[in-house]
Amino acid sequence: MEKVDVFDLIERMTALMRAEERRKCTELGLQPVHLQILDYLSRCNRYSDTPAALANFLGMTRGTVSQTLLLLVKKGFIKKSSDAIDRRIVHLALLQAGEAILKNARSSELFNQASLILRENNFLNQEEVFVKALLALQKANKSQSFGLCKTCRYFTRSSEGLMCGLTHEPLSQSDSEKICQEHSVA
Amino acid sequence: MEKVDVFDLIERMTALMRAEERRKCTELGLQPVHLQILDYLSRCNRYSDTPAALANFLGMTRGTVSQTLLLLVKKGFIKKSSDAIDRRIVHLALLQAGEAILKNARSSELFNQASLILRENNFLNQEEVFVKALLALQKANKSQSFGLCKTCRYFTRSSEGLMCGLTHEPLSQSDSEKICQEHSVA
DNA sequence: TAATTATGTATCGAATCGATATTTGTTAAT
DNA sequence: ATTAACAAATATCGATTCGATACATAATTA
Repeated sequence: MEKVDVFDLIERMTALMRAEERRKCTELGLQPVHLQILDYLSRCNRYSDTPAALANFLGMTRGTVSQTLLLLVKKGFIKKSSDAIDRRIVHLALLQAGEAILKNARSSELFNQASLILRENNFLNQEEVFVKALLALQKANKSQSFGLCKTCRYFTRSSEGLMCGLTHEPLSQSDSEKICQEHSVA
Repeated sequence: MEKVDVFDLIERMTALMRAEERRKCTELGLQPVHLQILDYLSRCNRYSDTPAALANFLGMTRGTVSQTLLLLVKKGFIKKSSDAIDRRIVHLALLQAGEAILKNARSSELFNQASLILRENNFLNQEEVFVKALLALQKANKSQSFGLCKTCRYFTRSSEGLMCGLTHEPLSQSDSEKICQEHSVA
């Protein structure tokens, strides 16, 4: 078994997701944080739908969150209402427009496709599950997969060593373990 | 087997990691993108260390990336050098200061600890591996875990239904499947 | 009343996009 | 060969928006 750090793989998936998210946000004219907030509000319970909780969740300052919330209110994505008992507390809730945006942004197909791909398999050890999940994400991501060189379809091993089938250049062991922009999943 | 979407779990892990990253960046006086760039440069091969590849990887415009790179150069984290053959192309490389920052930022203990926790276990099905990985992350994250209500140590099932052991309030099925800021891992 | 908690506000530097410009490379035609 | 035309990689500029800091306000608690 090769030594693979599971959380290293998760980091790689995260990077793919971040890029996807940024692209989607640019389309919609939003910031990644905005989607993250809408997503959080759609998933959190009644003890956790406050600005302070959001700030903790996002790792941002309260002031910043406060401003971002103003924007989202102005855009009609969320609404505020003050707590009946403790009137310092503000409860946040998604409005229809917010849910619509979120739904639009979520169904990027990326995950749906990746899920399908992943479901087709059955594996034994932990690492492999994550490896396959990452591959599934890369495969579902039409644009570019940015995978490890040695997992690329053009990567070849011969008696003379490692080689890139695109550039026909020899590769070192270290080369083959790095991220390549030309990476292509079989 | 409960129906769990693996990529849903990955999204949740991503959220935890993002928050961690943001906090770390605020400490270091950097933006998340800066760390992402340094990280990418530490992992990419010689075909992929260009501004354009970075822009694709990050899902940002070339203009933005260009400016961010200027900043990182000014701070002494990276250097540029033009390609010997095609002089339109710029190659980016980490400098010592950049590697130092990266190393500092990476060793947040979060992953190391989570890895340890995860390694203690052995599981059978796919979903469970991801569930455990998420739990490991939440456990390693000292601040707040933001987990699902029903995975919280204070969550209880009795003959009268579901209940939160902190607030002593009854919970609906839907409540128990939402994120809670008070979530605490056993 | 003092201390604490939850949130809002004002300011200012910094990051972002989008468009345009610059440099280098490639192609095709003369 | 030479030149022109197009394409590719990156840089620059201006308008806009974001986000952190520091301070202010209001409600709650001890």
